[in-house]
Amino acid sequence: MELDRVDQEIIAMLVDDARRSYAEVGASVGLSASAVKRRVDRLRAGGAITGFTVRLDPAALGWAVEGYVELYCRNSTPPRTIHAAVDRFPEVVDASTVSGEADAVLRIVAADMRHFEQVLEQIGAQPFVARTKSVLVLSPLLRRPATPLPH
Amino acid sequence: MELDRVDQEIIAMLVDDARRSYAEVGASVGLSASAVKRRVDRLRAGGAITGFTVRLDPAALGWAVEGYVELYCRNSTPPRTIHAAVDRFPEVVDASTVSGEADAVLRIVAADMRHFEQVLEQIGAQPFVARTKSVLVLSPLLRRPATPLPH
DNA sequence: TCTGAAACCGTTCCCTC
DNA sequence: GAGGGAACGGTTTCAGA
Repeated sequence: MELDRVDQEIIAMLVDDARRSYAEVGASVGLSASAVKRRVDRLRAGGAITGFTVRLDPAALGWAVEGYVELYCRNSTPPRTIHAAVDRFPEVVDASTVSGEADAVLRIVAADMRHFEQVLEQIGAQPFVARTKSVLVLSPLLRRPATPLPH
Repeated sequence: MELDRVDQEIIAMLVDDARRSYAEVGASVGLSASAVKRRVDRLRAGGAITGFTVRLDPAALGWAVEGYVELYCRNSTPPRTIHAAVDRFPEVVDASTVSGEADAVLRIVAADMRHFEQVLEQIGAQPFVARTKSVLVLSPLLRRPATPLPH
């Protein structure tokens, strides 16, 4: 997917505020609203833009505890199995299989410590999970809304 | 911040597609467009909604390598120092101070392995960084757009 | 809290470059 | 192939009841 300078400016404006009108974006990048819409449609069709979403503050919604969890699985658990298991928990916000000793890393948000522990227990109780290792987030330093743009 | 059932339905619709019109959201939750807007304004003012953004596919934008990096710092490095250091790198998408042996965990996206290594080197070269330990993402399993809603 | 009206926006089509 | 502009129908926004 090829992005020119104008595409990058459009994306940067929408990263900052996805509800900006095409006219406003166009005024800023030197294009008409319809030209901007055509580019955004193309970026969506090409898969660069996968959607538009709202940014929420976990703390304001009552989610006070965050943590990273390393998953150590029994021999040769396929990624699909891990995905299926963690997908059922809305508290799992992010999950990837990784290199190194652990098989996967999860990011979990929970209402409180008790809740975090319950989720951890349920995930640890999955048959394919040998053990888990978790660290708690003390303070969130940086939470970028989206992937950086090509440079 | 108190959220009733309707607020949660509104947020759920906007998490799914932040560019939905207030009229469409209203039709779905049984409210007029202006009533929906008032609620969204209130949610923004209250800090529950911190903004609207676009979801991008890193791979489609040429970011092929992702990884988690644990930062081990020299004695009593304040969070501010870590923040200031990692904030300069657009490749750092997420950063938190954490409990456990490491002092902070970063998530980094990079164009390729070479690029990842360069960022890692530059971060490791910060005077307050004693060492780093990183794992590479093999496959992203789950990437939830936003915090879950209260249950 | 709702209604209505004016301003504004998304979308499409056609024309030009 | 890409952009501008106009037209229309829907949306946002705000005042007033």
